[in-house]
Amino acid sequence: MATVSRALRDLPNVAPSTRERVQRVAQQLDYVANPSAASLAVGRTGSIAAVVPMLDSWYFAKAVAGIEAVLKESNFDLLLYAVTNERERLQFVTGRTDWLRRSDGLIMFDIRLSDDESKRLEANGAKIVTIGTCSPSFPSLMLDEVTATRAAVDHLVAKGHRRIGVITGDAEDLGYRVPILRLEGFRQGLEAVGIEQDPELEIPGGFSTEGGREAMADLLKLDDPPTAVFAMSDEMAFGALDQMRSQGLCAPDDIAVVGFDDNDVSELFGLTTVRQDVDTIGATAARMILASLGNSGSDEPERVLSKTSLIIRRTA
Amino acid sequence: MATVSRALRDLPNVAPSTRERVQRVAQQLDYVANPSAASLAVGRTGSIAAVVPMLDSWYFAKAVAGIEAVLKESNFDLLLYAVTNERERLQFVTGRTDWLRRSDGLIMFDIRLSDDESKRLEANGAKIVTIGTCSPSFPSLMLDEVTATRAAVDHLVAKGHRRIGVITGDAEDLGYRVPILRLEGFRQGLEAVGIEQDPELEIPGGFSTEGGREAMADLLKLDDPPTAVFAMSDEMAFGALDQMRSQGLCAPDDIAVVGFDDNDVSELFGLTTVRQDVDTIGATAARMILASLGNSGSDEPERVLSKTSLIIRRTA
DNA sequence: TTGTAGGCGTTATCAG
DNA sequence: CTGATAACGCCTACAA
Repeated sequence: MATVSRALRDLPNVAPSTRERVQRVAQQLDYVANPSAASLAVGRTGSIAAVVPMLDSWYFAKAVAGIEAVLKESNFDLLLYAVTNERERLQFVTGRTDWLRRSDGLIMFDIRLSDDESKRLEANGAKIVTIGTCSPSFPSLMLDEVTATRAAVDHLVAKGHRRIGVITGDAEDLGYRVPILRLEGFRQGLEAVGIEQDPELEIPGGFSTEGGREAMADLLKLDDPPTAVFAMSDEMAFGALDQMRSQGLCAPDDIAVVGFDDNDVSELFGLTTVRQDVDTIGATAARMILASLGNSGSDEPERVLSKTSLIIRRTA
Repeated sequence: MATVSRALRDLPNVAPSTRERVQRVAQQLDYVANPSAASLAVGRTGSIAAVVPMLDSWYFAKAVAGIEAVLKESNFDLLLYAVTNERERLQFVTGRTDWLRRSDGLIMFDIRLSDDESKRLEANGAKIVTIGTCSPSFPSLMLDEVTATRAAVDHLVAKGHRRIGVITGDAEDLGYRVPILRLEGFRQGLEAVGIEQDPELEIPGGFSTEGGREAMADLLKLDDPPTAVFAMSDEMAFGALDQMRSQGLCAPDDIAVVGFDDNDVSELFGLTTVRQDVDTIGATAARMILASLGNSGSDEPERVLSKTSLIIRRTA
């Protein structure tokens, strides 16, 4: 048995002839080692988990694709979880923490983690890389959301807009960091030029096209609608633009629109937007988690900042 | 040990007081059963795998989201694999068939499976549901791709188009069924009205926006460009439209465009397209695989057909 | 270079 | 209702 195990895993100390024979027979029998048994024996699973707040959005699909590509190179499998509301978040973080033993490491996208929860997980041996949020215990990969958003707002302000709406994240406040930080950037941008923020102009859009559509509809119903709108994702911006179109309005003439992401189709819409480098974000996160498997994790967790840039097109 | 095991899994034959004590202590210790050990013991893993040809496309992101949602209800985890070329396909199907023991079942999207390979996998105890393709051994969920595509082509023909281009799947022929079937529907549509198909008008677009852009550019360079174009996905249609726009052309006046999918933003583009019910496809597949875990699989594999419909908007 | 034995953490069986 | 005990299939010493 030991020899077979070694032969199959290309370990040394096996006679070439034996190795060849073993591999041939294994092939004939379609033999594949049972990963559960192997995990049990070695204490590693050979898979990495990723948690996202939603799967069907351009950003997360792209990011997960980047992760998968890197993991494949290292022969790691990918476990995917979606945590879409607070109940699921709690369940994931403090309840059925199955993933803790099912995977060797976790990539956590923009999901809130209190310091307590962080410590708890760390104590239980969790290896985590957070994206969008940061935790005291784990390495993280972030954007400077506030600055990125300010670029968008400053641009609108420079164009002379004083009454600016914002289409935010989800309706129920899940405490996701990213929308919160973007909102902060938005508010800062207004404050900087002495514009008083009007709560009426902050409408949730759930990060979906449909949500963006509805949010813009609400904005247009206002007695004093905004002359410009910042949407926290391009997908919501698309929805907003569609709503405008269906009411015969046009960007930027009637209302200027700025998005966030630089989606594949944003160029087609001529959407002015804040570009983030999604392609590399997933890959980088995957490399970070793989790297963190090696070291003990006792050193100061790494902080990586990904770049953003304002892409000015036609809608603002 | 046995009692603890029973208590934690809510099995009968445990005194209420004992159960409560066990659960309390488990909670205090952050104890979570090791899934590898459990898998080894019971022979089931509690996870389902999904393989897709690409992750960063609207269709697959949506479909995977649907799968995840259903699996979560049944406490199954999701393993995600991408198989993007023939090398990876072979590796996945005949090489490192790790997933076979790592998961209890596999949902396979539009990935070729020869009859031999099917039999082989079946013999090795694989539980599979195929989407987009069908295999003699496994249940499958499909569209009537040919008919769906014909609807698009017939529409263009009815509008008087005689010279129709098509933006197909990938350049390297991976043998993926869906693009092949759609191409067949396309050709049938032309034949039906006696139009001779011109190979020059069949350009690969790799199912990406960028690919669609390039494909349309090629089409426009032709001595005798088409007056209408059918793209096998909305994303490619978006790219095509963008290319037209950048050359000052407009749909449908200069070239009519029809897509396939009915993407979230297609309405905004006014894209005429073949709608498929992506939302339910993933969920249905997940239910099918879960159902197939129960029965022996000896009976005739189930065939489910999902509906499509032509949505006529402005581009054609 | 090969083979033997113990253990990884569960679950299931069976005796108390 | 509870507690021993033998799998589950593999890996890692260590012995041959």
